[in-house]
Amino acid sequence: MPLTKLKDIAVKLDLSIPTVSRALGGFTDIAEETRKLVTKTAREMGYRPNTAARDLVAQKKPKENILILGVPNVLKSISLNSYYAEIIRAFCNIVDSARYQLVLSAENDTQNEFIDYHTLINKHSATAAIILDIKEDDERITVLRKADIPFVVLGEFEPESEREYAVWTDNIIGSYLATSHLIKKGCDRIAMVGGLHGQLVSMTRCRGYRRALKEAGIEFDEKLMIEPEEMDEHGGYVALLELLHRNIEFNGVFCASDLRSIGVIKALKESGLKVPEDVSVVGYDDLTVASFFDPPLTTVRQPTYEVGLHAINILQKLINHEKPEENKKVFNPELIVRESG
Amino acid sequence: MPLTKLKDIAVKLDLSIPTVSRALGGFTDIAEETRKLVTKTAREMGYRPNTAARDLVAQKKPKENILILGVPNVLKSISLNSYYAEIIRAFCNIVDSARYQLVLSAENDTQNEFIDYHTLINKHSATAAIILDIKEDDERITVLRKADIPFVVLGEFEPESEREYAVWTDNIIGSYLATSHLIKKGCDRIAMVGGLHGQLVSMTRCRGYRRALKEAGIEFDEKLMIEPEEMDEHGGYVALLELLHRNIEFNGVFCASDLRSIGVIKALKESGLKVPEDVSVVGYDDLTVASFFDPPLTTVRQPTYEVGLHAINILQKLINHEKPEENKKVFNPELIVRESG
DNA sequence: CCAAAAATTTAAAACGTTTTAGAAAATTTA
DNA sequence: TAAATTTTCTAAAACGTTTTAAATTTTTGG
Repeated sequence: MPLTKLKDIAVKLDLSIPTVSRALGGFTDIAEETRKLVTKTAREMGYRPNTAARDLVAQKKPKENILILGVPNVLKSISLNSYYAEIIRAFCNIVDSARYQLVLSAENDTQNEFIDYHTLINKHSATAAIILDIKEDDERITVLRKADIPFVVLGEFEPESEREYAVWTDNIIGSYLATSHLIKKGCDRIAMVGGLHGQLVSMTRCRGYRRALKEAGIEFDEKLMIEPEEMDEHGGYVALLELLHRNIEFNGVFCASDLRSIGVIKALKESGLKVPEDVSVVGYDDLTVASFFDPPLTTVRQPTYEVGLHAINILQKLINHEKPEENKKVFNPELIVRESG
Repeated sequence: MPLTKLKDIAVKLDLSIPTVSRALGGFTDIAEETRKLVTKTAREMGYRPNTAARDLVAQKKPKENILILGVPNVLKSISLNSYYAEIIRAFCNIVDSARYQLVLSAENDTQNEFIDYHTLINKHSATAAIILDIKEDDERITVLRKADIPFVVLGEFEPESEREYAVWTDNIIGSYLATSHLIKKGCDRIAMVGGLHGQLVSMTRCRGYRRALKEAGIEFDEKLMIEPEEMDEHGGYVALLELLHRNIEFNGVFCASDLRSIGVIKALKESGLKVPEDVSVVGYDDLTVASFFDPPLTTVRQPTYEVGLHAINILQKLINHEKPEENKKVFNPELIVRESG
């Protein structure tokens, strides 16, 4: 069952190919009668235009309208972390309105990510790329630079040319705010349940935590630091059990995400400890569920919407071949005080 | 800055176009020396193949490898509902492994969805489509049928040809299980916090609820039925306040999703009612957070993984031009009893 | 009824790549 | 050294569409 093409329709109706093409394209130099006949026949024969041929002749700098959104294990991140969900949702809007096509790269951060990303980029010839979840010496950057595709990093990153952009929320300030708040509340033995080991965000958040401690004259204690292997509620739960197991005193916990807070609080309750009376807990992200939890979570909110909006502005300018003003924009997080800490 | 093409490289190196093409393609009939020279020059000149031309000659039945995943307001759904997240994550794997391209359609369910979906389908000439969140007389079905693209509906749907498939989890059984459980626990005044008005799922879940009531000889009371406008925690919260406002007696609540349960429980607690002592609550979905909540949520779990796997099997067969066995597969949900009800 | 104008149609070229079949050059063999 | 073989390269055709410029047909006006 070979696909119907213009020629088939042309032969059948004893017309020329261009006539068929123009009839379907709605050009005015085609007799109304012909046009109707052609469209009818095209439908009957199940004609669908060959986009490759069309794009080729249109000299479309291959797929002018593609945006690549790269998150290692995209959807895992989405379902676990509403921060990404917010950002991505914002992108969906631009895609929607401007008829762009958003290609999600289901990158695998395990092995040869480089190969995959390379193929991806070359296969799609994207207009621009968006990178979430940046790592140190991220290979995606190398690929994009080589392919000369402009990109926006949503995370801590130093742009090195005018084709490179970065937008993020200061993580040192965020974790500093959280930790300082615990200290102000009277906590002097503050544990930190961090993010995944090796991630840039985790490292930065740890720095803010240590800065706050230092400023308050509290010594950093290695034993109060835990980096769980899972990034969800269970990770937090297990982390707290491990902390209890270490048999070390603490009266505050700073978690690098609300999901972990939720697990931590469950573990505390189960151990007979009261939140915030015995142990204060502060999280990060301000998930929707945070205010519905018991106790409602004190947490750090990032201006997700603004970050997304800014990134989108940059992208839109890139697409329209205008020049975005700033290559780098850093937003400030905000402490949301509720009852958990 | 016109894009570099094979010809440019050929001219520069005084070679023929096919030689350059084959050198880059890694064919063995090209001298090693030539190959190196060509690849080096190509890199230097920033050559990127024109996919349109390539696909055209490859006679790729336009974009053989595209899967369209349509969810009205995709990412909204994703962030709010981990059921979709699970399903979509499963798709990401197939995409990953088979080098398919997943195009997310950011459909807008407001106005002219038909137009949008039509454009989408024709623009991409997809191999297959996946439809989540089916509505009655869903126009996407019409479009897909016309374009003769095979599709898999993840939801209650009757396939009408061998190009149509459906996989879902029985919602009547699920809500029946939930409601019966509440009845067994001694509840005789059971409220239902439903889904969005008009959605197929909501209607079916309501039917299961009513069936359980009827079987137990409890009369259905219109006043115990609430359909909140928001589909998140806040929707549940508001719904329960409304229920209290109606000043009507109740000792159990069945929620069409865990998110709503969470909001409902918060509102109950704030009103001084104890869960489950005063009011039992049962939700739906078994979100990860459900077991971490206080009290841990009794809920209905759908075999998300199996549903996704089944859909993927169908897709894979469609792609390989094999014939999937069944056109329709219905899974059974399971009641997870925890402490909220 | 003819010339001019308008409406409709079409032939040919182009888009950038890959493939096929064979030519040219280099190497080996007799 | 000529023939045979192998290696390396290329000319030409093809993929399905759109565009341009021109050809054909129809209509209009005198």
